[in-house]
Amino acid sequence: MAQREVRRQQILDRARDVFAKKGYHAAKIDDVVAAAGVARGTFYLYFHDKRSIFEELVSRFFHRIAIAVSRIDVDQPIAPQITANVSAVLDVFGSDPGMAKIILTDAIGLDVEFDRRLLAFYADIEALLTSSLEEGQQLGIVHPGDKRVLAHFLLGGLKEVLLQLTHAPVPVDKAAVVRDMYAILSRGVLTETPRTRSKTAVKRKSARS
Amino acid sequence: MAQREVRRQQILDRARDVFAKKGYHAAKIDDVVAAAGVARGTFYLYFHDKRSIFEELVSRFFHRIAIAVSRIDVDQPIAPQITANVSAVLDVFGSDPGMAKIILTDAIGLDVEFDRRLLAFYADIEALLTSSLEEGQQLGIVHPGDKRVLAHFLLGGLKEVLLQLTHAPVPVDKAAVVRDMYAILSRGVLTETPRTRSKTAVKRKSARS
Amino acid sequence: MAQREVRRQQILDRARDVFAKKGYHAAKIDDVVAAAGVARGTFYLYFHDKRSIFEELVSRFFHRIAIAVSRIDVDQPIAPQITANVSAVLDVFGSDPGMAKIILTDAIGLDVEFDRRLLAFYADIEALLTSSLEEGQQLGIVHPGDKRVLAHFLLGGLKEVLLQLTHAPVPVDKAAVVRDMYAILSRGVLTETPRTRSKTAVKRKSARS
Amino acid sequence: MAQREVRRQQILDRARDVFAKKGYHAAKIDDVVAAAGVARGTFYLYFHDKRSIFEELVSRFFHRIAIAVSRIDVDQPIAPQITANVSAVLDVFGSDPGMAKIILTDAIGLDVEFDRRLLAFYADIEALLTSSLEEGQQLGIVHPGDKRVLAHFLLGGLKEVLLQLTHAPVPVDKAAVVRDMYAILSRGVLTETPRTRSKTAVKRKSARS
DNA sequence: GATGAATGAGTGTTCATTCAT
DNA sequence: GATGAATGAACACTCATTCAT
Repeated sequence: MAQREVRRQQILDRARDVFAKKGYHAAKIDDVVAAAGVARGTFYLYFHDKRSIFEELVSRFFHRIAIAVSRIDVDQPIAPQITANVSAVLDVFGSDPGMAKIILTDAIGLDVEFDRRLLAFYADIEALLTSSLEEGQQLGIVHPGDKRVLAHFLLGGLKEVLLQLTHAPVPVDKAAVVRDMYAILSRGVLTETPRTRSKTAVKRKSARS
Repeated sequence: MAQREVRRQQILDRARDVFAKKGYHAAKIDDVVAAAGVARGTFYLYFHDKRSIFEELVSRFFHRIAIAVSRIDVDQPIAPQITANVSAVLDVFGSDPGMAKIILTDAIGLDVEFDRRLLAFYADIEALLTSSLEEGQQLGIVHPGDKRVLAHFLLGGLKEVLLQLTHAPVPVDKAAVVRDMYAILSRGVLTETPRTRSKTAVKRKSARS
Repeated sequence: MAQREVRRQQILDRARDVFAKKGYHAAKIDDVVAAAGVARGTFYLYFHDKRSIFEELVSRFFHRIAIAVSRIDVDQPIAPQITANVSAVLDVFGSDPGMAKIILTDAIGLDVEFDRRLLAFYADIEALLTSSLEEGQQLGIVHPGDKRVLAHFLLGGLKEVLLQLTHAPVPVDKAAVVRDMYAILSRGVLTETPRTRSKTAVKRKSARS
Repeated sequence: MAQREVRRQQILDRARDVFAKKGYHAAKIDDVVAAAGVARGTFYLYFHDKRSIFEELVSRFFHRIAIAVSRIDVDQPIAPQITANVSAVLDVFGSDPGMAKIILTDAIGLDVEFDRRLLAFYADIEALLTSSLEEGQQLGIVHPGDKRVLAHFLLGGLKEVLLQLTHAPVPVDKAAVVRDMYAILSRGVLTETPRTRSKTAVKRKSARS
């Protein structure tokens, strides 16, 4: 049986709770094993050390995000794709508030190596976003401007909203949040005429290739 | 003479460097006193403990930001005020990249009490922003929508851009960054007709009061 | 069937390899069971604990040495008996370099109880040697002197040479080593006239007393 | 004041006692600090880690031995030089029975790196001895034979006698021990005609060069 | 005031041994 | 018997803080 995986997951889950509650440094291995209801040594049967379980939590969560979002297809209407993605990300964060808190507050500052990986992940997302924006600019559906500044601004805005949502004492109307964010995004970076977009896009696209 | 203050400032400055370079947890008191060129015990003559010097650094920096920004006067043209404020914040962060790094990456996750204060500060800023946005909405110069979501989004976007600017290996064109951010902001949250704003504003304002 | 004994021996053999390679403390039970290809728990089915398997290895090896050497018969020519014994000991050590290494480097310093036993074994050998030397002195074929110092010196010399032989990167000419050691021994402790030994011995003895 | 050195020495001395009594592995830092009457942390103010204090003890002791022995001058009478050296080594060991026990029983098997250094030290001594023996053989005052075997044998014999002396419950007549060892040595490796040695030596020496 | 030696609670990790399956 | 997951005592080492000089 996949007993091993069950145990592993149990420890991961409890560790997530502890990390979320106390933060990486204040979370002690003792807290984790107490929460998981296992002996100290058992922890080390499943994870190499404290940092590695934290890393695993983080990378698993990032993976969930990565598979939740779809690449924007510029030949299809943009708006629903963006809102769907934002909504999906909100769902992932909402489904695991513990990890959300960890990712958004604790994830930086552990050690140089870990930070490097984390920043690399964000850099990937940002690169994705940047290239999408660039494509959008070439298609004329995104306002001009430094695409990296745009990308950072959007990413930062999203992260902060996610953080506040996660911390929110009362449940929030997710759909309204998505709508509001999209409104800023749409007015802020997209040009006025999305209607004629798809045709033009096809043309330009074939022209480019 | 304010010898005491000089010494204190010297330690603060070096501590900032150390915190910026290593992060709060990896920064040891030893590193700080070594950098400051004082004895271990001397540190405790000026600061109660490690956390308190960090807190002081953070709150001083927040203070600098607070005095750098001016409240938006809706009777005056909005755009230059916003860009001036954003520019001022960029200047403050740019003038002290060490503190910028600390604020933007390390400041959360130390301990519950510290986090509370920090979040309170951000909450203040956010409240300011929220009330400005609300006022703007009432004046019809800000698009409708949940003003807290707006506030978080804008704040988050600003923070992320600041972080990237601080980390940027190459110097960036600050004016261009301000322009790009203002463009998003202006198109994203402001309505189309800022021209007629001031009069209407006066009217509505007087109507309200 | 002696299945049990086969298994036991298999573990013993692999444990010896591991102890020889890593030394007692650095050798982990995990290493031993991995080398033996059995489960952790199985080890404890055959041996009470880590120390006891080590003890068994050591005492078995000592036993092999003990049965390899013959007591010196002073009524027979001495030289070939000594060289035969030295050669036999060299053979035993040579046949099991792993145990040789263990005995000669690791065997002391584990814990008080183990050390006591080990020292007791060496004390036995030394007593044997001492009594042989004493007999030899009485027969006049061994130079006078403190027989315990003699015994220790010879034993220590032998041990060191064995150690070096075991560690030697290149194969050594065992016969030559035996010859060289015997030469020192013979010249160093035996008197000049082994041929006429028994008679002369009696004479000298009466002369001395 | 050399307060620091005093403290350091105090810890070294107590550590030596503890290592001698319990052996390296059974000796805990707690035992050392308890014996030294200092706090746990104080230990680490003076020594980098457990191994390094052990290393320092060992290398200091080796240094004491190294400066206690004089190189044999073949143009001078050999016997007194050898006995003086043996006697000096006996004195060093006798003056510090704790270190003697450590060196002679514990020093091997800690870790690969430490063993390497230790064996290198012994290799140096052995090289010294080997070259002395070779010189002696060329001068005709040392019997032929593999000089490394000779060297190991002598060294091993000496080590064992030292160990037994150190462990001896009753005080021993050091002079007698030296005499007995020299007797074996002299008869065992030196040729019969030390009388004509010095002249011949000078001649052969000049002849060689 | 300044110093830096001393402190000791705290923590991650190891590993011999046990025991339910 | 065999297994290997679980255990938890033990230990080296860290570092913020104190205090005698």
